[in-house]
Amino acid sequence: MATQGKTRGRSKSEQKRHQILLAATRLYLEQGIHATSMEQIAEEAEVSKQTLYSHFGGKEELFVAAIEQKCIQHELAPALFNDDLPPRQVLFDLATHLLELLLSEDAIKLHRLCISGVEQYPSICQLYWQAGPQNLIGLFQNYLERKVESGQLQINNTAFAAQQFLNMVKGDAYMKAILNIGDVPAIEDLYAYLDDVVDLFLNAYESSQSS
Amino acid sequence: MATQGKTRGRSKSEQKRHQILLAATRLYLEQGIHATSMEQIAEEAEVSKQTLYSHFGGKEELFVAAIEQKCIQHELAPALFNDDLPPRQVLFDLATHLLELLLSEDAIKLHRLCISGVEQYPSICQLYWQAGPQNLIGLFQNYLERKVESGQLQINNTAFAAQQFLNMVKGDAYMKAILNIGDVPAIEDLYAYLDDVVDLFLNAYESSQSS
DNA sequence: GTCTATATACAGATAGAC
DNA sequence: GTCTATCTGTATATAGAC
Repeated sequence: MATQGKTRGRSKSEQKRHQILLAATRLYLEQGIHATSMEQIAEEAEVSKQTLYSHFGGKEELFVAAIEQKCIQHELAPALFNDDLPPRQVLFDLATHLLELLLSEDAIKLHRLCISGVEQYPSICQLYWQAGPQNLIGLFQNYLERKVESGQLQINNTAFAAQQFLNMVKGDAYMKAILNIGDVPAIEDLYAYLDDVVDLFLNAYESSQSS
Repeated sequence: MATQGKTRGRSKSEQKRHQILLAATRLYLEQGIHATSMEQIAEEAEVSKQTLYSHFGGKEELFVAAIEQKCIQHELAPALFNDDLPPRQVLFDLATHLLELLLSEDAIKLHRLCISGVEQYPSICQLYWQAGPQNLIGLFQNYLERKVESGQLQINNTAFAAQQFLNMVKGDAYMKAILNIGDVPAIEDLYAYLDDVVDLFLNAYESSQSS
């Protein structure tokens, strides 16, 4: 009783709050902001509409909370911490992991949703950018700088190089997926493409040595 | 000469249709689909709401008509038809023209709008892709193939090369603009960046000649 | 064809009982 | 805190007069 509501282990209120966030995230990602009503979220979460309002105050706050939670849950680039592997393999691992992530249903719908809300909810775009692209560029740039120091790569402008590699990985497949043009290709079908990307990058930046 | 020739009695209807399309396009681009009501469009176009319905049937049709009209009105790459200039200059002209277009308010808002409507109005994304990116890639690939034939460039996979150059030009500036992150940079501030892009591209694909 | 006025539906948000 | 029932605004779409 002295422990503010958590006398029974987990409070029912927290449980419902979690259900709401889960349902809201799923519906917003699936249908967009305006096509999803508070009533529908309440049904999906199996709570009443009033409970939504007592927990989150209104539709805007609920939307922002749902998207924020979704923005920070992906691991971006585990490959970048294998400093023992040769750069070619690290780059290829990074490329495949990243493209797979980018082409996933969830990531595509999150991207669309953030863009749809850019006018009304600018904060979610900020968060999305920081947690996603900006974070990744930083990690990758750090990696490149380590490889320059160790003499494995020769790069004048690591920020530029990092940006270009990541843009090439995305290629056109990403925008086609965002615009829902054609089928989303399986990652295996993109291996040859990513191989060419790594080649192009290393041709430009690998320390000179005959292949 | 006479004016537009469309201001006579029978074409007053056409005149109003034009006003409606113009107003709708402007408001949709500015505010998005759901934030723009038929009543607002009617006011902006200085016609009654009923006239909207008699011309276009409903909100969906009006929206699609407005966006379609907007998709096909930009000239993408005039630089690509100067076959006499050296590739370096053509590439740089293409890059600056393209980036300037991409970073314009209109293009950014159109992009956002198409993505916002991808679920409900898939046809506008198709149209946007064909009129924009796909069209441009085709034109650029043709250019590259002419330069390969004339021996000025050495490219195995021109589709890949074209795609990569265009992606590099867009860089991160485009997505930052779409997400409304920071200020949209002036094109002049991006010249140095685009110079590096052209360098990287030509280093990879220029016919070998000692410098 | 064009306008004014209205019907219909549904969304977000709130009031009050338990 | 949670639920049922309700209020209020607004949007799409239509009916009917000129």
